[in-house]
Amino acid sequence: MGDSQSDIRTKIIAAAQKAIAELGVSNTTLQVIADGAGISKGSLYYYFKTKDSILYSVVDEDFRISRTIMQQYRAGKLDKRQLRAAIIAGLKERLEKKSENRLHLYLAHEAMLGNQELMVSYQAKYADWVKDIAEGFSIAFDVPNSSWTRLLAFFFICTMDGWCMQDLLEISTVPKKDAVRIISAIFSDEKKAEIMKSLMEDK
Amino acid sequence: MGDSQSDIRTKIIAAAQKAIAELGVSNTTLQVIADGAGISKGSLYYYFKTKDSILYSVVDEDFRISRTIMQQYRAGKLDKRQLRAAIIAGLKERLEKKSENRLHLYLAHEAMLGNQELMVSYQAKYADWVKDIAEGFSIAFDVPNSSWTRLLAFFFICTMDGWCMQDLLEISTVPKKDAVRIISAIFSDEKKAEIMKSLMEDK
DNA sequence: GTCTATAAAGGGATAGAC
DNA sequence: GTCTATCCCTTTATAGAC
Repeated sequence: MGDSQSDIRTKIIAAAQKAIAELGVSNTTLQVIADGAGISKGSLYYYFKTKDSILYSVVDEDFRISRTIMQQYRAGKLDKRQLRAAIIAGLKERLEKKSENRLHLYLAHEAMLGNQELMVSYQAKYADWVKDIAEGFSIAFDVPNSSWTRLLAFFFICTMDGWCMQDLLEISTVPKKDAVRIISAIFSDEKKAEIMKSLMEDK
Repeated sequence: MGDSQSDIRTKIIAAAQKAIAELGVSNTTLQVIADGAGISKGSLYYYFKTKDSILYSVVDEDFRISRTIMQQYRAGKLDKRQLRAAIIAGLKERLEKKSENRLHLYLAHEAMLGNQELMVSYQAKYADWVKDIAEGFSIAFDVPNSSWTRLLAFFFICTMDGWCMQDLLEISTVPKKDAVRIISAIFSDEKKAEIMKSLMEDK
């Protein structure tokens, strides 16, 4: 395993990630991070120049880890039918990862507050997502990958982000199971898939 | 007009609202609020006991003001056709009100961070929204108001929240106009409305 | 009622001993 | 490399003059 140098860096980033997911960016102090990493506040400055540089490392790590379903598909690990199932499974999985959703929203919040560097990172990330998901829809619904699949992908992402938000606010106006079932149906039920197809093909 | 007592209270709340929409909750200091209201920091404490009590007043005011389209419909000010048009117009309008969307997201963020009182407010607010929008869909698409219209309303709200988020992050992976056009089509185009209807009616 | 002055606490960042 | 001590700044909140 790597030298202890980068080992501690990793610990710091992990501690920061955990703290941000729990407390938000602005409530995550250097003291909290240091405690979480098991070192002193002063030692943090041996590994990172500023608090912001820790934040950026957390974002980089967060983006690096996320492996998309489409990457698996392109790697030939999934056929078309498995892809459709994987989309639904991926959706369910994401809703369950509360801590990751928190982190995502809190970092996005920080970007919205005027952090240009973060904002640019997110713009690139969302562009990737739309591209990937549009490709997935094109295959799953057997329609050409056009501006329509991109639009559907955009709405899909919006829905997921808003859903996560309500989930974190512990809003349960509708049963989560029912909502998942609808999405499931659209992707796995042939009849509903046909309807979606007609919505997309129809000018 | 009311006495100057509540007049200044109103000024403080307005200043706080503006500051929060621009800077977020945690960057909105008492100094910023006092400056915005044209009084001194010390005077704030004559009107509000704590910083949090100002925050709660901002939320109350924010929720009090929002008039829904359905309230107009119920008051007999809109017929069914106007309602459908009003839904689209309302959607466009909301996307344009960046400052209000900021405020909404920033306050929601504050609630997520563990502010129970705020969270309960939001839960009630979202429950109202789902109820209203489901009723609107039931009328607009001419289907019974059931758990399906509630689910559609839920997804609609999720989409709008996620859309607003991307808007504030200045993410433009798809042209905003195209996205609005799709929603428009679903509500105003008879053929697409039929498709939506079949999606909802079909078990 | 409104202000200024100030207390009390906590944040990021640095210096320097070890 | 890691720590403690400390600096400097900002924040909320209070005290007390006017």
